[in-house]
Amino acid sequence: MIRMSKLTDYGIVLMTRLAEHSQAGENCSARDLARETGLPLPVVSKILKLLSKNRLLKSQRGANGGYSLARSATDISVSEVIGAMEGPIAVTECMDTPGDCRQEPVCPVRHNWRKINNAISSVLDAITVADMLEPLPDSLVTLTGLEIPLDGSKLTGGSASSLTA
Amino acid sequence: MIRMSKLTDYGIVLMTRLAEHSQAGENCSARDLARETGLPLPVVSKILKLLSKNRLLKSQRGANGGYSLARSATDISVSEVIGAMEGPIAVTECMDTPGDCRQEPVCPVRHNWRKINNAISSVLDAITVADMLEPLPDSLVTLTGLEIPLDGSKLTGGSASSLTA
DNA sequence: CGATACAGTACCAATTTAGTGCTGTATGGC
DNA sequence: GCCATACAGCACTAAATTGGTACTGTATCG
Repeated sequence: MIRMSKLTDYGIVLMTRLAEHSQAGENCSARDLARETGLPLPVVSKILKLLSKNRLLKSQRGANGGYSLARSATDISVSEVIGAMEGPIAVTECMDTPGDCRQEPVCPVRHNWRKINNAISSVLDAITVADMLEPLPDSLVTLTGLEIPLDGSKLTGGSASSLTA
Repeated sequence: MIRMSKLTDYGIVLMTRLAEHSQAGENCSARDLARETGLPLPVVSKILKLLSKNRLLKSQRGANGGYSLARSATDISVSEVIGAMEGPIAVTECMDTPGDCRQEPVCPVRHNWRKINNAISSVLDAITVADMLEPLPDSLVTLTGLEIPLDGSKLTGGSASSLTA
């Protein structure tokens, strides 16, 4: 399903909450965020520590301590948050662990996966935490250099019937 | 890492191999494909059964039987193959299992994930199995309706520094 | 009628993921 | 100084997923 992990999903949510609070100058504790989101405190804590270690959050210890964004929300991409939570975006295993797949040298599709991977990365790179706070445009991408299929025959699932997202 | 499963990856490879053979009119057995790809036969078998059950492959039993594409390779999208292997593309859990996340009604980012999800789907929808056999264009997508970040500061990982893939 | 090859299902082991617990250390207020 | 607060860093467990196997059944060709 090309899924990100639940924790990463939470991570994005927490980042957006922090973006709201940070612009008011407040820093808020793991406890606050846990209460706000309804997620268990240990989980929130774990995520915030991770984001902090990867320099996306600033942390302040002690009484009245807490977390706040390390940079402006308009300057932190969704891609970075995902990267901090689970490593660089890699749709196939050979993207971030090359050499593991025995047939890599003769694999007919690997180079194309790299391009697809980069296309997805570029979308996630361009969307910032701040963007997530308000509705994104309906149409995020236009395809280039591909023949767009003429008939709708293969558009089975819930996927886009036009190129609008 | 927004990863698809290994089996799905194999599935795409097998589909492209079958595309090559199908255009020559041959149908080939699981054993043949296992030998060609170096993957264990039971694995190849399992994948082909799945793709067959989902009507992407035609199967022929008996001596000289085997598999072939159910449709032209130019008419089967990568998105469909992924869908057959692991269900519809869903970057977050709430995309294909709504109602599971307790805070769905108030989730500030869910609608945006849907748009991102659709953007990714549309890319994978437009790329066919036939496309995977030859190099894709370097630039697969252009972003629309988003402000492209001006500084390269946040482009840390291996991700695209321009919009080319 | 027998060898070939797919269909279906059940199963197992290894990894990954989600979530918890505990110990340590910095900070601020009384 | 002392204590409560709150982050840092591990180590750990349990559940779910994944990758891979085995076995039985059925269709088809020669």
